[in-house]
Amino acid sequence: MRIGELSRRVGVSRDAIRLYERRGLIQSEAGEAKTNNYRVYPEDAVLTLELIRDAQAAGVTLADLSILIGQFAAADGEDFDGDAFLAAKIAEVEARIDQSQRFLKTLKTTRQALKDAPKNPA
Amino acid sequence: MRIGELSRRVGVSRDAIRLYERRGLIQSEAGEAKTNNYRVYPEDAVLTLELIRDAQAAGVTLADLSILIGQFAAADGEDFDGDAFLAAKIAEVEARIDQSQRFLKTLKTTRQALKDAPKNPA
DNA sequence: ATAAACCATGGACCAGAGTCAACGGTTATA
DNA sequence: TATAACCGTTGACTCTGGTCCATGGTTTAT
Repeated sequence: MRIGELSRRVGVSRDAIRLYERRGLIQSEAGEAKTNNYRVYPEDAVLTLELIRDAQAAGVTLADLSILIGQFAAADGEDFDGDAFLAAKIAEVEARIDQSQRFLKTLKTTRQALKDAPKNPA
Repeated sequence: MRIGELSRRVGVSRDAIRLYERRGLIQSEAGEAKTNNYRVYPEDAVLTLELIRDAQAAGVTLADLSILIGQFAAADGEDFDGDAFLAAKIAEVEARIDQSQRFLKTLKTTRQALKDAPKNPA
């Protein structure tokens, strides 16, 4: 499919998709025997974009994602330890989830307190 | 306590603390009968900073935080609905947690797959 | 065949959340 | 009393993750 359809289907702007592609997070079948130079994406690009979206919500940067999605190819260190990298990211995401849950609890408590003692009581 | 100690205790830079103060997220007892103009923070500034940190991990912006922390004072709309605002933020944070957990699962699966089929087998 | 809709590239611009440096005043310590 | 360590302000700068625009080529629908 072309970029417009992909954009519509996933709800990510064309510009953002092109940015991801420049960053190596997604690939299109470029050129080949095409007269134009339109990007053509495979079906699973939808899944990739959804993965990127989840990852960003989890606080992972595009740079880290390019390492993860690129099968660690983007990590040029010869002695790059994929498992250690994954373990680190897992720990980071888990920590963020914990913090988010703590904050969520605060929000809910605040909301309840507001309900119990409204500013403008009836 | 002064900004340096607060910074050390919470692990947030002095510059960041000053930024939060300008944004109304934290208050110091300014001036009074002081010869200098050093900021002096109450003990619970530590908790406030920790709350800010959690909120940021949850993806909440400083602008939203200033509304929340400022007891909605920063929201100037006369008909500002505090409960609706809280409900919206709660929904956002919950959504982000869900996405983070989905991504976390992917990371763990990837790690396991890597373990089962290492690049450089022994 | 012509207009509408689509696509590409490059570069400028933006917001959020800081960081950093320069300069000068204050406090604490050797 | 030096001198280090601290604090304040201002303004410039950074990084991330985009958006917007201008210009020009390609497809699609009428």
